[in-house]
Amino acid sequence: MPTTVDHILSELNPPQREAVTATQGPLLILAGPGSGKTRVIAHRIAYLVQHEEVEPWRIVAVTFTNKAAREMRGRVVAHLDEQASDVMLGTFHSICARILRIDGNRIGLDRSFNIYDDADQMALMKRVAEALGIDTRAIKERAILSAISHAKSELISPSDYASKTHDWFTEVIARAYERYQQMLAENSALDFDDLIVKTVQLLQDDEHTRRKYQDRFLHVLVDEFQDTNVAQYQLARLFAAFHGNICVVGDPDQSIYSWRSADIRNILNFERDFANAKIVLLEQNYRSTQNILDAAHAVIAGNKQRKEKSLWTERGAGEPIVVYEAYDEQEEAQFVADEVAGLLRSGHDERDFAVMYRTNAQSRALEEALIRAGIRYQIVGGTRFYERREVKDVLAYMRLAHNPYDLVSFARVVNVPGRGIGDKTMEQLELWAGRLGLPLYTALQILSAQQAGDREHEAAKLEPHPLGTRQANALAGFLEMLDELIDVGAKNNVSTLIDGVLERTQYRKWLLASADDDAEAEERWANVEELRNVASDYDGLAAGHGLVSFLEDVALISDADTLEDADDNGGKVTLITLHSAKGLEYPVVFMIAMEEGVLPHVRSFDDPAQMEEERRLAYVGMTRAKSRLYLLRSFRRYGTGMSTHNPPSRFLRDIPSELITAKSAVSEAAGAPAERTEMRYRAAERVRERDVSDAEAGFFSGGERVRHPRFGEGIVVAAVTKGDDQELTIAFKGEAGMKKLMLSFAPLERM
DNA sequence: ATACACGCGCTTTTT
DNA sequence: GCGCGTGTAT
Repeated sequence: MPTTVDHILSELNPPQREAVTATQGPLLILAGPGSGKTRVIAHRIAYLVQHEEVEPWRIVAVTFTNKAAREMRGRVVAHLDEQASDVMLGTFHSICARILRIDGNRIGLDRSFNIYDDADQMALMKRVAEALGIDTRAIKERAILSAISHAKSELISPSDYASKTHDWFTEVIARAYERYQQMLAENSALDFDDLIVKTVQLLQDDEHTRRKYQDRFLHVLVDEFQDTNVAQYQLARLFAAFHGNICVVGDPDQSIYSWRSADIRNILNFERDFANAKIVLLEQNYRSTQNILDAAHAVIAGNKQRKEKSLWTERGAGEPIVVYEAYDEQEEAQFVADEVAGLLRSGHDERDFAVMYRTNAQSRALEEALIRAGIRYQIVGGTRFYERREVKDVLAYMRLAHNPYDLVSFARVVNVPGRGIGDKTMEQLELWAGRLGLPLYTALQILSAQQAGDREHEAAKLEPHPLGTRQANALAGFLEMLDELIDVGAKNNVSTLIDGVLERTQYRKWLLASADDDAEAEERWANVEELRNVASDYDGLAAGHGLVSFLEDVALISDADTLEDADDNGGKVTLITLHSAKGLEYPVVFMIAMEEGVLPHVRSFDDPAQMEEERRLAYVGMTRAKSRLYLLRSFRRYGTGMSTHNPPSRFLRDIPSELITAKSAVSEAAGAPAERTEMRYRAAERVRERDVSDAEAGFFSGGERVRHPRFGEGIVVAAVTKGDDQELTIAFKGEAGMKKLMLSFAPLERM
């Protein structure tokens, strides 16, 4: 039921109300965590439509993820019912893709461009490097792509870049950048950054299109503005240039994407570019307890480059923050599982919990512990469905059906399932196509005609293909199938196309045969079926159009989008990176590995600016918590093979002790003093000859009590088996403190 | 052309 | 502890 204007405004506090009703001219909303930013945007849209009678289609609102866009749409629907669907709402990337499909032809783009994801870009860059003779041992494809992405996000074109090279590295990049763009164009493909860059270019170069959108967009809203890059900001300005009603919402303290070229200066530039900009501060927090806010503030206050903004809440102090020191990451995960189990018994639901970490790899120990405890969980990101081999294969066929010039997709599936078209065949085919100056797909058609022996066909006049009959026939067969699929894709719905692909390629048979075991086969086929399931959602759309939408959505899906809504995930604990957690909230939050080297990450140690970003990351994590916040660290952590001991994160030290309840598995178990020394014990002589069998040595395990002739009584904190040896970390009572011992030469005795 | 086995290097965060 | 690329055998 649509709400009234009075109703819209009555739900807001005074600054929020101002943020909603200041509709004319530029507006910068600085919104702290939990300050009702999303609701302000939704209310603003509703207010524009209901109070100012703005037609919904003249409003464009940009969010950071598709999930955020969906949520936003949901809220707008609550106010406006079906009118909400006319608001242009999406991520920068999805909005740009939509614009380019419609108007990209005006700058020479093929309407049926494919969108290249990370893996596709890598595949293409490999080709670029090979063509240019770049030694990818010296400069990795990743590094080249990253440099190019950086350039694109600052709207630096290949020729701009080439004119500013200053060393060997940038010269290589310049050549690679130019060729890369050329090859993308030949494949009718755009990468993520191109979606933005080309849209900016379209609006700048083509007056007709510029007028069309600038006239249309009466109101422009940008969420998570602190995480936009220069190109995105430029785009937002272009959108708003005619009517001048641009509203950006952000929080400099939550800027955590500078590595993706997000430019925190955009906020400062906004005030400069729009001198008359109104600024509204949202400081009342509706999410967290005062303890959590105070702790988070103590952490973020450590940053020098920031504007002071202090959050307050009407909620009470709440529970103290729990800081826990675990033995090792297993025990750390176990602690999380135990706490969750305990809180579940006292009335919490699984969906109330999130466990956050710095790197994806850290989810593993947590998963194991949660499985052991029988607690249901969902992982955001990590092993991504759309990166599975079988899913990418089927998608590649669909992408080819949409755009047969897509060489990356072509190369992926030309011999999957195997049809006798190997690397050598492809190489000769590509060389020949190159000599003819034709795209591979066109060359293939020539080859097919030549193979059919049609002397009248113009193909007969061109250089004959260099391939043997066997290979040529295999290729002609592939082309025939591809053309059928193109036809199926153009005339039918998406699931019919998938069925066509699976049927014609006998993909199931091949997939099942190629799996190592039954379980893998089953899982892989289930993934294919799931893909078909997802695709069938697009069956209602007109033929061809469904395929475009499907491929586009799949390409632009983000990690955060895979998060199931808390309301209907059937109760699961969420495991999520700190980055993906931005914008979310949970009653109970665990942040693990609060250690020097992890958070803050080692790679930020030598750069003060990056260190400030690590601090913001900690801030983002902490402010996700509504009622309970746990900060964990582990005495020992396994890195690449070796185990390490990390000192507690500097961010922990910044939190006033009166806000904290501290617990330690290590000192409690050992009864050791809080101050511990760590030293490595080395035997003068290593007795390899002695056969240390498991039975004889009696390998130790965590928790066992032991005695050492010199250090006395202790408890095994961690035990790592290394071949015949076992490395033990033992907390000794009293003065001796914490020691690491190698079992094979450490004279230990069980107690 | 395919299948398998071994070794190397690497691991921040993602639209 | 992992995927990827290379090398070798069939």
